[in-house]
Amino acid sequence: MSETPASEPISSPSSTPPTRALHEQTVARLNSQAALFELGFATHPHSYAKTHSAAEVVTAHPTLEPGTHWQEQQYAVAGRIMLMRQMGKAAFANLQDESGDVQLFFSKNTLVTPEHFEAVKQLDLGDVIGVRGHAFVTKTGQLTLEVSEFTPLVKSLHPLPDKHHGLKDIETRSRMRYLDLMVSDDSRRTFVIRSRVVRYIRNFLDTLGFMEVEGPTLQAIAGGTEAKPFVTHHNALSHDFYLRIALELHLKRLLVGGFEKVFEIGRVYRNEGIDLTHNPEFTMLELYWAYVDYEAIMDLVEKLFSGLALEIFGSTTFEIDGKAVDWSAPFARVDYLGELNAKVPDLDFDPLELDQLRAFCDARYPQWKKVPDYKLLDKLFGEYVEPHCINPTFVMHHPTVISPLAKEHPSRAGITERFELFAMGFELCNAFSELNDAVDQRQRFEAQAARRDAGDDEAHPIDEDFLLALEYGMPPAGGLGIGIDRLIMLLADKRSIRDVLLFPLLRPH
RNA sequence: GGAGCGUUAGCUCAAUUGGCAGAGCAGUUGACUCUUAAUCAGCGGGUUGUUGGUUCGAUUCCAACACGCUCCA
Repeated sequence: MSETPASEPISSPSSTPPTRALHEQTVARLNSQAALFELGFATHPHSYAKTHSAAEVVTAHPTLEPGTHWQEQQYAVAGRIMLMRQMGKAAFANLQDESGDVQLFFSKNTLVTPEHFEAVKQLDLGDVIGVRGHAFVTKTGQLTLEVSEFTPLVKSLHPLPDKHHGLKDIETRSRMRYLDLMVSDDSRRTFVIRSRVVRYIRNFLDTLGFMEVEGPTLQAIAGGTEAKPFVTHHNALSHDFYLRIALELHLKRLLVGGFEKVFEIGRVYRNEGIDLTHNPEFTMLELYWAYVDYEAIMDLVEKLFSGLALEIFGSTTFEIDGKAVDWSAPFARVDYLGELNAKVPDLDFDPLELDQLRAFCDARYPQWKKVPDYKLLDKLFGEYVEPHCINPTFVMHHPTVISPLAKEHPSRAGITERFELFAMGFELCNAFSELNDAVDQRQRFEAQAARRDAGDDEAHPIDEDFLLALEYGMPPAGGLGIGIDRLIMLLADKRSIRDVLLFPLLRPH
């Protein structure tokens, strides 16, 4: 079937004079759009019946004997022109679609009409076109689509970033993500990995019988962790609401309700600064599993992460940032205080006394004078242990003082049934046997509320609604939280969270 | 909040002891029927982030501000 250039209903190119000054290169492109219209090509066709992807065309013909033609197999491919090499009566172009690239060959002899050949000269880098033709191998052995006819689908009114250097400025890459995706294979790869990781996790949990749910993002009290929330206002209820900072408290209500395996993958919002590893909105996975403790969660995490490595890298051992990482189970398991005592010079505390710790740190780390007592452990841990966990390592049994929502260890005072997984010096997840003693929970909330009254605006008021649910009895349960963005950073080998978020928060222009 | 670095053409980057602002890509005109970041010849394109100051002269020096990046708190 042959399409004549004018077969689509033709809409005339816009003749409305623009109100703002147009860049020289935009004018040139509007002119070439008008020239295409004069040649009989519609400016914005409604669809294009593509039959194959660029990658399918290339992989369908493994023979690379120069001069080979496959006339019998016709392809219709659509995508964006990324490179173009015109020479008199012939031209080569690289057409890019979601699957990859295919080289196109246009020539005066092989195009169906003289209008088509004239139209080739009006194609610009960045234009989206549909092409029909057959595959052949060039003199230099490259599989190429010989175009017999083509359809301009939409003109790019702006020039593409430099075809060799691409787009380097991280702000522009984030702000104009579509350009970044157009010109950067690496960026496309990152977001494909992101999608595969999330899909893998969903499938994995589905297979284990977990139910995916959705909690509210607008909450009367933002709880579940300590962070400053965003505030918004609901007009009809005439009440301020907070954007959620964690998924936890509503998922636990579902355990009270009788669901036994629930998880949510969703956005949480924290009103805090932006840096290499923080964006005000990011994605968390939280999971709660009734009638098990943290040991079962640890087994689940081990299976999940070694399976993920296999899924993404095809192996449980792979290299990140030049370092070989081994994701085969079982992961190393170390005790929080034991590891701290082993790694921090001169430290030897067990059980832990905050007073002792304060004195220890004041003597050695005067720059931490203003750090609250209960955060000193985290400081030491972040300094001496975390960066050295290259292979995945479970750090277990955190002190109660830094684990307000975890259940205490049955035989070790001041220690909780909790673990974190570290790899590549990164925290990947946090899990524990969940506190389900409503009285204890109330006391911990009251302590937090007291800190809030004392001026700590990361502490939250008592969530009576949640406490009431807990008082009806939440079965013993293990819970898990995973920061999806950081996981993607690790798997895609990206240093900045902005590189794994399609649209990170930016100051409005 | 503090410190350091940065902001030059659509993109990637030069340059100036303070003296006409430069290249490659992209654009445009022309040549070219097997190119690969095509090539060759010609031509356009700049409020050097903003506002002040010093100076005969500022894109360069100074100050403030804006925005960005990095590190620290």
